[in-house]
Amino acid sequence: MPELPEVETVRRGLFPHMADRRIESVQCFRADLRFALPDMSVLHGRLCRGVTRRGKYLLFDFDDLLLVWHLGMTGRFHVLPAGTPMQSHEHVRLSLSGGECLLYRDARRFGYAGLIRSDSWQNHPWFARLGPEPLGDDFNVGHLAARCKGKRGPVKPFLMNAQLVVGVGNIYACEALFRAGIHPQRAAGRISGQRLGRLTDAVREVLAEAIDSGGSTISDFARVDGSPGYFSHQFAVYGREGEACRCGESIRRIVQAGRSTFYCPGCQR
DNA sequence: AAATGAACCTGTTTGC
DNA sequence: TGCAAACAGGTTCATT
Repeated sequence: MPELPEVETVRRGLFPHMADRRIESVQCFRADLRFALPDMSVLHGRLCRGVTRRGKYLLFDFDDLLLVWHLGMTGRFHVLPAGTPMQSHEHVRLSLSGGECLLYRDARRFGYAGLIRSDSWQNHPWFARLGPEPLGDDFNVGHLAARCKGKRGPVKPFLMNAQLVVGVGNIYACEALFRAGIHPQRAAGRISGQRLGRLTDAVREVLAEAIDSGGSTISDFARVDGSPGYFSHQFAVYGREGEACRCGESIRRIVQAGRSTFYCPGCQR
C-alpha cells in the first residue's frame, strides 16, 4: 500500500504522539506478520525519542535500539485513547505514557517489524543495499544515468527497484514516467541524459506534491488520525484506464513484472 | 547477470 | 443472486 509519501505522512502523524513517550505495556496478538515479530517486551519502560524514516521503513528511536517497521501493503498505525476496544486486524498494541496507545493493524499481514541496534542499523540486511533517498542530493541524473547504462529491461519496473532509489512504488513510478513523457516499456538504457534529467525532477516533484497532500488513499491507506490522503485526486494516469488524457488519447493499462502500469500512449514515448 | 513470475495473505471488485 | 476469478500501495526468493 504505502509508498514513500504515505510512509512519510504516517511518520509525521506518529511523531508528536511518540516523542518523549514511555512504553508502559506491550501486547502482541499473534507471533508473526510476514516474519516473526521481535520480542517487544524489552521496550517496556523505555522512552521513545522520535520516529524517523528510511525509504518505506519507519524507525522508532529508543536510544541504543531501533524498532523498525515496514507497513507492507495494508499496514496502518493509529494512536487512540487508552482502553479503545480491539480493532479489526489489530496485531500489536503499545500503551504509552500520557494516556494513549499505538495500534498496528494489517489485514494482509505483509508488514514486518524488527528490533535492531542503533549503532549498526545501516548494515542490517533490510538497509544495507538500499539506494538513495529520492528527495536527497544523492538522487540525481548522474546516479540515474550510471545505473541505467546498458540496461535492456523496461524502465518502469527498473524505477521501482529500491536498490536504484527508495520509496518509488507502483503509483508514483507511473505518475513520474507520465510527467517525464517516458514510455514505461522503454529500455532503461535507451533514454537520453536530458530525459533522465526530466525523470529525476519528475520523481522528486510527484513525491513532494504527494507528501504535501498527505499521501494517496486508494482503499486502505489512512493517516494516524484515520483521515485519508488526498493525492489520489491528482493522479494523471494511475487507475484511469480508458479515460481521456488531456492530450485526447485514451489512457492504457498493461502488466509489467506482474504489476499494473498506466500510461498515455500520446504523451509517453 | 538480468528479467520475469511466484509466493506471502486477506478483502474487495468484476465478470460470467 | 452466486460464485469464481482478478486485483490491490511491497518485498524476497526461485526460475528462466
